[in-house]
Amino acid sequence: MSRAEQRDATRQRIVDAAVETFAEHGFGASSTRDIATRAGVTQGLLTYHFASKDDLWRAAADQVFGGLVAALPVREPHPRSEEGRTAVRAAIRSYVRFAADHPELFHFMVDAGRHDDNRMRWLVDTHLAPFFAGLQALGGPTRGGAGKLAPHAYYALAGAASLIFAVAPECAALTGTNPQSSASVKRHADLIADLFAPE
Amino acid sequence: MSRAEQRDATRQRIVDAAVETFAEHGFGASSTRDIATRAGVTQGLLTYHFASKDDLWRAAADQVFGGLVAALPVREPHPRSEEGRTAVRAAIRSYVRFAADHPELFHFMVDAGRHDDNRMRWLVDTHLAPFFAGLQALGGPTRGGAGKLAPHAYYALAGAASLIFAVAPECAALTGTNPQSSASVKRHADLIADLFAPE
DNA sequence: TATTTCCCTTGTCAAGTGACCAGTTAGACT
DNA sequence: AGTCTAACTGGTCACTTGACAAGGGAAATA
Repeated sequence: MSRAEQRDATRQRIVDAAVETFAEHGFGASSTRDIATRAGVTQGLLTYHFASKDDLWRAAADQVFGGLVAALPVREPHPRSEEGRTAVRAAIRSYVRFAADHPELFHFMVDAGRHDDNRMRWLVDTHLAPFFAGLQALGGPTRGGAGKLAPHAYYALAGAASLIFAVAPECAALTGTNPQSSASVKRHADLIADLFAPE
Repeated sequence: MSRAEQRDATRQRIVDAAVETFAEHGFGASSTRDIATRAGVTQGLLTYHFASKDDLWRAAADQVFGGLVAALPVREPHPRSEEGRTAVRAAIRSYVRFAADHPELFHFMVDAGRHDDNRMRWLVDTHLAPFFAGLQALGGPTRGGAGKLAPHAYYALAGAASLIFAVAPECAALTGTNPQSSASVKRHADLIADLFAPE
């Protein structure tokens, strides 16, 4: 393996481990040693590839949000037409599926968004604002509301679609069924689509 | 002030500080020293009143969930009647208002629910399961679905109602408006009620 | 008043934290 | 081949962590 390939592969292993660890425990409760162990490298190597824990966190966030925009290809707006509605429903369903496969997105959002610090500012400026602007340009998943309602609908949708998967262990303990099973994901996607964009 | 009163007042100050700190940073990233400082006491006093950090966390969770059940008085079921629907809408609106006033509830749920450990088990057994059973007995906020759908609807509602307030600093930075303003809370309550229990 | 109780303070402990650094080794250039 | 470069290791640093222990001092009790 060439040196560049080796470097990229190692960095990728570290970032993957960081995504998991940050999502499971949050930024403050994750140690660089735990991340290194999970990635199968030494802690020293971690600080070699990433200048600081914050730097690693940003790389992990890049990976998570990159996966989101890849999973939700930007479409042309279909204002109020019949195909527009089914397109919105399809977009909502793929968002639910992404939330089920990658609850890390939700955890990064909640973990960073709850207090006003550098990480939150960075996440808003770098990922959330562009993504949100793209949603608004698309018309958004609002249900009959005007543009001003969009933020509320956005957070309502994100929460409704993601929470059950973000607390999957709790949901399993509470209800006895694993929400990440394909049948459960499908049922949740149906529910969310019916709620936010009824046929 | 009598000795018992003093004791209770001090414990209450510590629990209040713990609720804030755990909600802001999560369990693992909260230090008992930060909590003690916020409560205006020494760290040693904290370990005197609460045997361990886990013990303090349970006391804080008791306070948060106690506030929830106090804010949502249990009602008689109104199956499918007209008053039943408006009662459900009213319950949803007070839940949204509680989520706006006490985003700690959501943070405790998400922080504990994301991995299968003792705290999650305790939260499910002690608070979530009884609360959820009460909701199901009430008929639940499902929209035309049968009983089997209840878990999905429950998590969808909880997420839709709470997320915007749980990440209020992020929402403010992203959209420029404070979601916890009374006008914003009212608008969100309207949206959630319309989504989950349309008139 | 004398004594006991118990809320509370200060100080300390081992374990863990992120960052850093001198060495080592193997791929890449000349 | 010989030199250089950069990925990687092991170890160390000051600092924070939760828990604990010895003692003070005021309220409760006798």
